[in-house]
Amino acid sequence: MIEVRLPDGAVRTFPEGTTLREVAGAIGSRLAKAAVAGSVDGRAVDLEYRLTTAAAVSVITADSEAGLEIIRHSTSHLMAQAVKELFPATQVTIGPAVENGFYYDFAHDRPFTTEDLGLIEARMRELVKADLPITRELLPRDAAIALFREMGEIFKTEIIGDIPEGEEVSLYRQGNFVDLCRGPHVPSTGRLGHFKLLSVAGAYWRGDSRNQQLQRLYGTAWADEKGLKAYLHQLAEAEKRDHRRLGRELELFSLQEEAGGGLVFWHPMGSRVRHVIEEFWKQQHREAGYEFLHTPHLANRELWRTSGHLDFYSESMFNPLTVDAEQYQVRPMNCPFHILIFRQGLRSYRELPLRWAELGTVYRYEMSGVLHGLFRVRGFTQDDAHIFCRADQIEAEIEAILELTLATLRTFGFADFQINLSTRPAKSVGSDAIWEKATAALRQAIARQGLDHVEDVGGGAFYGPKIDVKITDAIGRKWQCSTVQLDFNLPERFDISYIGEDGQRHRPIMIHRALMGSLERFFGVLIEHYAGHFPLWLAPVQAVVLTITEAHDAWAEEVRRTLLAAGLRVESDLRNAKVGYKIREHTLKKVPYLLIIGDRERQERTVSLRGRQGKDFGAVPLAELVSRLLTETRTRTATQGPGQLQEETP
RNA sequence: GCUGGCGUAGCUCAACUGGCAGAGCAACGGAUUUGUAAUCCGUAGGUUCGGGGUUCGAUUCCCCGCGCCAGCUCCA
Repeated sequence: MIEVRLPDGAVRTFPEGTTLREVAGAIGSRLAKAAVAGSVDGRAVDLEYRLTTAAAVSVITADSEAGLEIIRHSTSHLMAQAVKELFPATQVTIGPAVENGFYYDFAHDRPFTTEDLGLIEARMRELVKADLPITRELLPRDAAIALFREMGEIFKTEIIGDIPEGEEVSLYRQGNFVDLCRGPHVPSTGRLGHFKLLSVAGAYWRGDSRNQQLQRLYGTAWADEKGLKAYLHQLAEAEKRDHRRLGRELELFSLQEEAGGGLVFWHPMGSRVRHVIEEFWKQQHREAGYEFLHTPHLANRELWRTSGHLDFYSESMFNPLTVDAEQYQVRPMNCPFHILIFRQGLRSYRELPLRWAELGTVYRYEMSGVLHGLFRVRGFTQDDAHIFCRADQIEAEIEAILELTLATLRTFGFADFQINLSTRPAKSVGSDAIWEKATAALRQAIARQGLDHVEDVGGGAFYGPKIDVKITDAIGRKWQCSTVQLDFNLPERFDISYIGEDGQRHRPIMIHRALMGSLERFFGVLIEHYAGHFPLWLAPVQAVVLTITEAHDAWAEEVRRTLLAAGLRVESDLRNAKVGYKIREHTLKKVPYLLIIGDRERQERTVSLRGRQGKDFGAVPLAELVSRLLTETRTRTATQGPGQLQEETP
């Protein structure tokens, strides 16, 4: 008999050779039914795994993260089986689980079509119905190589070739399909079924563009129909929120073929939003003790040699221009310019910290294939700042930056934060002492803000540790916008210094930081986060006054002028059209408030207030309306979210 | 940059295997003076992404280029 320790601490004894399936069954029949795999001493294994020694055992169920991953992995194998049955000449390569689903890379003589996807999916469903057992077997490495070579699977043969000689490899069989795999897998194909194939894409063997291009099939898989439905719904929701679509519909911005890829045109409505964002940003930075800079978009290329960008960043830089006899460079970053300003004159320790901010537009060469709406562009504006400080000021500065960052992000409606701290990589500049001190300061600052963080050990840049903040949007997607980065390198390269208390020259520490990152990208995130329903303080048009007939024009004009004078972004719609028509039009433009004026309102000097979700706030006197809209604007509260997007197209 | 898909009116999309390039919405003109998500009638709108080729004839087939989309790659 062997002792088995369960997750709740209980210890039970079973005969040697008991399978995990039997353990699960002994605990409860419900658990046995939900089980997809198990874990023995922390290692994921199949349900058929036989216990030979005492161990800590837990059962992995379909509804857990680990269980889902196994289901996705097994579904990927199911897809490979279907593909092999339909297209026997296809060779299999690898097929892992990924976030929300799985993929499998095939070597196929032609690209798969959407029709193929349908066929494959149908075959997969047949295989699920057949409920084929999925069995594991061990084979010596060389025997496995021989087996796959005989099957003509050269990619698999190559993979096994990388496994050290003399080791055993595991194979999984389901029906006639056999695949090299570490596992674990669900016990039979009948355990799968809540999946959908999504797309075909090219991918390179081993991710190397010099290698053969493979056909990658993507799919999603879930523990139950509810999970699948919810995910497909989220995909549809994301499409409805697509900032490229909303950007055109709401006349916010455009990208133009004539001008070139990745270059953003902010239209009047988008520019209004940007203006509000920038004003907010400036106010916050003024209050936080920042000064503002404006620096050129172009400079002598030598500067970029000094900064080191030419050595390690030139692939992302546009080609230089020749100006007179000199080479000039469009800037991909703002930092060298801020350093040049720092270097003007002698700096005293009394001046530090210096906090210098700039909404600096930079240009980076991105490969044409990666450009994507506002999310990936070639010209964008960073809400950049550089802080020059003494080593003993690092912690306080980082803490202040984090506080400012979180306050900013919260104002834009983001509540979930994931903080990553990246520490010293193998190759780096700067002394051990400064790295240790700086990293400890970053950790401390995060803790002081009452935040948890994840450490990416060795993930920092060579010039200093960094903190990244990821936000979660309204439909659960994560975005990294904010970054705080210590730099021990640039001050060195530009040889900047300040005079310390001791009268000696000292090297300042430089902190790079951006809260929104790129204004363009952040705007894109905001559009999708709010699904175009900007809160009142951001909305390009905050209210539209609309009349029933032209008899109401005079009062409508007075209302409009009053709101305009109060600083609100208001427009009027005096067109000779039915109210229903006007309401529909402005609702589709997602205007937060509609102010409807007819005989009654004119008589009583009120407006009938309607929210963009269709909510009727009744008649509101003009003075009350002004204070109400101003309060909502000033407090930057977000009322009237997107709600059910379907309602917009009744 | 690479692979694949796509490119028709401002937008969404039609046009059987090559045979007169169309609809709805939007725009514009007129009528309608209207109470909480679409009033009616009319007008105009096109180098079918660009260039070349095959053909009696190309939106359709072929080649080259550009752009977009998905993915890969890249990401200080």
